Amino acid sequence: MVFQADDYIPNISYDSVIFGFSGEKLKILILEYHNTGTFALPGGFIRKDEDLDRAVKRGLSERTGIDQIYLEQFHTFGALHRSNPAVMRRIFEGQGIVMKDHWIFDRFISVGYYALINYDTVSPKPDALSDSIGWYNFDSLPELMQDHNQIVEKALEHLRNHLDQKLLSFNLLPEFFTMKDLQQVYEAILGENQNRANFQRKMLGLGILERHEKLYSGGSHKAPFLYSFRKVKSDS
Amino acid sequence: MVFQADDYIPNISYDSVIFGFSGEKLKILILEYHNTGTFALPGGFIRKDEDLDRAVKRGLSERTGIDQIYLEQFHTFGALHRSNPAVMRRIFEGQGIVMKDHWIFDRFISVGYYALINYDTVSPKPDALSDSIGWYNFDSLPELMQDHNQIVEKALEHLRNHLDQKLLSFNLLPEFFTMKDLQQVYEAILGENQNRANFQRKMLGLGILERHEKLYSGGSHKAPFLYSFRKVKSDS
DNA sequence: AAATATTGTTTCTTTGTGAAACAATAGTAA
DNA sequence: TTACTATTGTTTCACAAAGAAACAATATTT
Repeated sequence: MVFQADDYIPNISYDSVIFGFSGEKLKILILEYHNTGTFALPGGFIRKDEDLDRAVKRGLSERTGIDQIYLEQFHTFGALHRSNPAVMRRIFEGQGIVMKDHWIFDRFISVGYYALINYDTVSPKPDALSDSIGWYNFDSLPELMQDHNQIVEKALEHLRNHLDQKLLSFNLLPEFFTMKDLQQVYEAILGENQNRANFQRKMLGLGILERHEKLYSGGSHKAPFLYSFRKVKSDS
Repeated sequence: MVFQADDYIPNISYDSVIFGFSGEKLKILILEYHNTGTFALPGGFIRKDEDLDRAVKRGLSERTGIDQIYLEQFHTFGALHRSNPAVMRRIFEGQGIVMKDHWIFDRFISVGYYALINYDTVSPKPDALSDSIGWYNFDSLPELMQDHNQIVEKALEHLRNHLDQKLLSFNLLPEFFTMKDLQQVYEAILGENQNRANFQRKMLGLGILERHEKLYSGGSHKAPFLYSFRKVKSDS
């Protein structure tokens, strides 16, 4: 996996913040690079002959094994010193690759994307550059390379502001879920508790939920309804 | 003004949507290129040794004569065929500059910014590449080059969604203004009428307005108060 | 001095929200 | 079987916010 200079647009990259939800906590997908102890967001480059959006989908699929996810662009990071050639160099050397000059050591302006995926049904796989990929609790992330911690902050901010509008939460849950599941997703993202009765009223009022049989058999109490999201339009 | 390849990051540009308010209508600043009848948003490139944000401020100042404005990044446009080398070529030829190969004819991914400025106190000046710069009503824009019409749409969408949060409107008004002025700005941006009494309540409730003497002497009726925005924090 | 237009405020009604209480029910323990 | 318990779905109540209309104030014109 040595990037050919002719294939990619120089100086532009993307970084992605992949959110998952464990049933209790909000989590983020983080890569660790071989032999360097460097943690990073999954990112990549754009080919000269592909759309930016497509590049992100392709790259993410290559690096994490995850396909068909809803991606949302949220900000482009262009500070002069956000890239650090020394760190990139160490990552490649950690793999035994030594390159003197390479376009990958240049300055990069990076477009940030975030996605929400179902924590339970996805099993991410690390690519050749990385020796591990894993979920980390949002509130106890390791220190990430370059400005990636800031990128995560900004992604969450954007997600919070658009949670209601876009009902992004549907990506974090299995097909069928209870009202409590949904509320826990909201609470994990917003970082604050929601009123149970009002939350239910609001969600049902949106008219986007379909109520199903009570199939859940958890504890010694009344069984909750199961819900699914009403399909409206597919996102390409 | 021939851009040197060594000075600029290739394949990345910015485009800016500069909103103004005439006292009645929402307007946007548009450039027209020499001899080509091509209309475009003010845009530019990023130097290899400057922050993205700074580059936009600098470039905008060079191309329009406008300084010290509040800029907000809203989206990055990266579709494969959004750039059109043929159009760029015509613009340069229209100026008598003929170049066979130039990095400027490459594909560009463009970062979109918008700004809000005071229509009355600003007199934009076109740069060497353009023969005119002018205000156009948002609802009757000419056809713009490449995907610039889409960029404008997206900017307005973003502005509408964030109007209340950031009180961006203060940039569109002179230092002193009436409550009616403020309401008209909101109505122009949101595209719908606001209730007079409630608008006043809401704005005063925000605690960001300072009320001054009634100095206005317009028509045959009660004089309105003048207001100004309470200064909180300056934006670098 | 009356008329008029517009502004600032108040009042009334409707709607939405937060908190608590009530009702229903699937399992558990006696 | 029957009481008990935990949790869910719904309702009620108090209060705040929002929409609409009425009322009061006032600078200018007639």
